[in-house]
Amino acid sequence: MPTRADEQTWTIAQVAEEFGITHRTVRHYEDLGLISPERHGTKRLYRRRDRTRLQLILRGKRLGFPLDQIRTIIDLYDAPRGKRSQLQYVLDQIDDRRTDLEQRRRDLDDALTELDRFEDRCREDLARIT
Amino acid sequence: MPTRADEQTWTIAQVAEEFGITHRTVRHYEDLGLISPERHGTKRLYRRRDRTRLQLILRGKRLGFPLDQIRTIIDLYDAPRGKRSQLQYVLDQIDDRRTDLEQRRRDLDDALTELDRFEDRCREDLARIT
DNA sequence: GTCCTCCTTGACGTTGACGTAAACGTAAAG
DNA sequence: CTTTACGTTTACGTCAACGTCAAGGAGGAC
Repeated sequence: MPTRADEQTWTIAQVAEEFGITHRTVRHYEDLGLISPERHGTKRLYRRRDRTRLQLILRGKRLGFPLDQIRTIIDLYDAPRGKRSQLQYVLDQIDDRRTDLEQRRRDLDDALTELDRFEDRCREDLARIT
Repeated sequence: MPTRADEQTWTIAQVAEEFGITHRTVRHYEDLGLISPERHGTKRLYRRRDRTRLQLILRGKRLGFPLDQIRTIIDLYDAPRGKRSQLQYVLDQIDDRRTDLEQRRRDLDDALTELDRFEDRCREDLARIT
């Protein structure tokens, strides 16, 4: 892994601030195994990799996934793919995940379509009143 | 409203079964004011309108919205639009809502794009192994 | 009648996702 | 050296979204 020790690091307060969450939330994600920052003595050190994972976590949350499901998802990106069987497993997981995401996109598109039609009706009403 | 009394109705067990949820969940939604079925004496009677709202609720849940937010959303579709100011309020709400949904769609598209790229990498690995 | 089944209203329990407060370590600033 | 600003663990609190009894009503089947 190209993780140089001299790479930039952040404290828990800095990442919390940057992502608009509390340090308690960051630690909660660590408790659940979603991130595992290095320690410098007793203090946590966050690197680019941890921030990437945090990005993924927060996007997963915006999409309404529970945290344990988010963990299995982002862990998938780091899963071993050396053996053929391992690769096949990862590919299967990718498929499951895509099915889920595409269902959500259908729901989302439906919701947006309905919203548009509703807006049209409202605008017609408005024209009638004016 | 064209709600005829002879229209088809369902019991709580029937709607629960049909939507794949428990009667407790249905009642919970009623407690929060998301649906308000008629009563025939003491028993609940669900009509088409209630089932439509249930559809919307469950889709909202699949999209990760909290229940109280779902309520304000589906209530919007029944909000009064007689006066000009009321209509304008509804149109503003529609805009807020669309902004939210479009953000979610961006997140969703990003997630799907990343997933596709990851699958490509995995398939390359697989080809290399084979 | 009396089962049986489905319905009702409480009310307490549980799980996820944190908030919050206590009690303490540490390292630079004055 | 003490203060101040962070950091740490441990632990209990909270809120949403239900689950899970408990105790009982109402109407058909027999």
